[in-house]
Amino acid sequence: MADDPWGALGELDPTSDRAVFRQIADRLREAIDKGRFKEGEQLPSEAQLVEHFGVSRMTVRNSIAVLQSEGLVLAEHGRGVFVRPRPPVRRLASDRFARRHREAGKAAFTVEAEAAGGKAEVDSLTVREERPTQDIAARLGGPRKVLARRRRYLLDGRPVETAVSYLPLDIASGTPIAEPNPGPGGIYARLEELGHRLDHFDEEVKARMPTPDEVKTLRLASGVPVFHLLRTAYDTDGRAVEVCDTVMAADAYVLGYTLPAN
Amino acid sequence: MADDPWGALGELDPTSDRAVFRQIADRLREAIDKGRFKEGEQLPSEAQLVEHFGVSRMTVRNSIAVLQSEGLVLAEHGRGVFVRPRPPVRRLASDRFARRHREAGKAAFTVEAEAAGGKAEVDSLTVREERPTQDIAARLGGPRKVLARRRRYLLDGRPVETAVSYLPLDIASGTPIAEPNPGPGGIYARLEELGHRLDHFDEEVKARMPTPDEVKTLRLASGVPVFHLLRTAYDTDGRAVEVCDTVMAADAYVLGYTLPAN
DNA sequence: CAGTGGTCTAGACCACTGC
DNA sequence: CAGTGGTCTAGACCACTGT
Repeated sequence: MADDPWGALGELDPTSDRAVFRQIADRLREAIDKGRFKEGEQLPSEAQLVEHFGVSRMTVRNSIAVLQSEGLVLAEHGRGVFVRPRPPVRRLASDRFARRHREAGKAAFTVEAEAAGGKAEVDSLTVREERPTQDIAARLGGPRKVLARRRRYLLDGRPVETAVSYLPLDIASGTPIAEPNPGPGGIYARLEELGHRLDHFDEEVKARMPTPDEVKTLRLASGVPVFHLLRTAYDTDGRAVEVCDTVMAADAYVLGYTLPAN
Repeated sequence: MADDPWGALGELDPTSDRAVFRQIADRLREAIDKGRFKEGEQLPSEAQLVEHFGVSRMTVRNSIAVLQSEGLVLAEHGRGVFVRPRPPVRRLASDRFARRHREAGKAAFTVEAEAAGGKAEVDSLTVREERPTQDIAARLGGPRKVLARRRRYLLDGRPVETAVSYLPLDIASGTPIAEPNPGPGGIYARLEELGHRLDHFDEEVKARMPTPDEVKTLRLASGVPVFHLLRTAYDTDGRAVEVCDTVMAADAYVLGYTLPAN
């Protein structure tokens, strides 16, 4: 053992109750945490770990699966296993839907992305009428049909967020909101022009593991959860005028909120 | 195959490129989504799935591992694999630190838990002086030492949240804040009595997979991410008087925020 | 091509649960 | 006790990457 290059990984404790594959995962995790393997760096290959620890390949693979599910490492077929680099995160502020931003004529996503020096793209946009789910309908005051605007946002080429906006037909039908490109400032600017002055938004935040569909659409690595946001926009009459259902790659975002103290 | 009780699971497509264990996971996921296996219900045993699909046990186990990492099922040693019941969630409102709640004399966690009909407990509370991390220090304006209050919250016996509050020593030292039990209304009530009238809180929300420590402390099932909150409290002089570092079981919470439109 | 990870088999023994 | 999932072995063949 002393003459292999992975001495820093230590040895197993055969007297321990802890499963061998967990012990190996522990050793690798420690080595990563202590910086012996840095971001983006390659871990020893499966064959090398089999040799070093004197176990079967499946045991080594199990230990790597643990680290993958923790989001610590990324296995690339034919290349190796690498310490997962932390992607740059976008910080979303509480005031991201403030009117002054809207009046600058750009949508929230674009403004923020460019402020952070990134390139924003919108992709796979579809607009159509739908029958809402019971939950969406309830939030919008019970319309039978709604306009659904689906899109995916990319930051520097990486898909990071999908969003669906639902609006009651009586508000959106026949307006620029029903067009793929609603014009400068996005649909919120159009809503205000239509007389629905926005008062506030209620946002519900959940976090969970992605569905297989979401893994595909957002190209998520294993061990990356998603934020699931449900945001309802209210006008000054107290009417819910839009519900936005958003799924975001959680490794790409920090959500920022301001809470009142009184 | 037609005479086994799992006909609803369908068969594999041998011409598909999709790995067998993924196809099996797909079939099981569909069956769960369509309600053929309900919450808390038991899935076919590994042996039965081996029989039904005509594959080896490791292949079946791999497919179940997929569902576990998605948070869909829960394996219990010696009992079986079960559809994971959705635990009741606690909804946290944006006004949870409003003064009127504080003045009722109870801490935020207790008030909300009891409002939801649950039993709240606080556990493993330690209070001590520490040298802050660089990040915490920066948020508090750079003190060399801080008071750290660590605790764990349980709801109906289930640990759902750990929290550490950091306060500059010049504010907290020698006050009830440095006591394990700070008295009615919690440390925010004490801060206000000490002349630090609270103005607002900034809250940063991240979601990620838990560390092994967090899995243990919060007794997390696999496939359950955590919310990681960093909340800074500011007094009316604009001074940061507390930073609270909170880790919450994401399957137990929905975070609610109100965003201004202007 | 050699080296990597991805999938799969056919066993073995163990630990836990519930009757 | 029988039945369940947990761990582990020692192979095999495949698909992908880079030289």
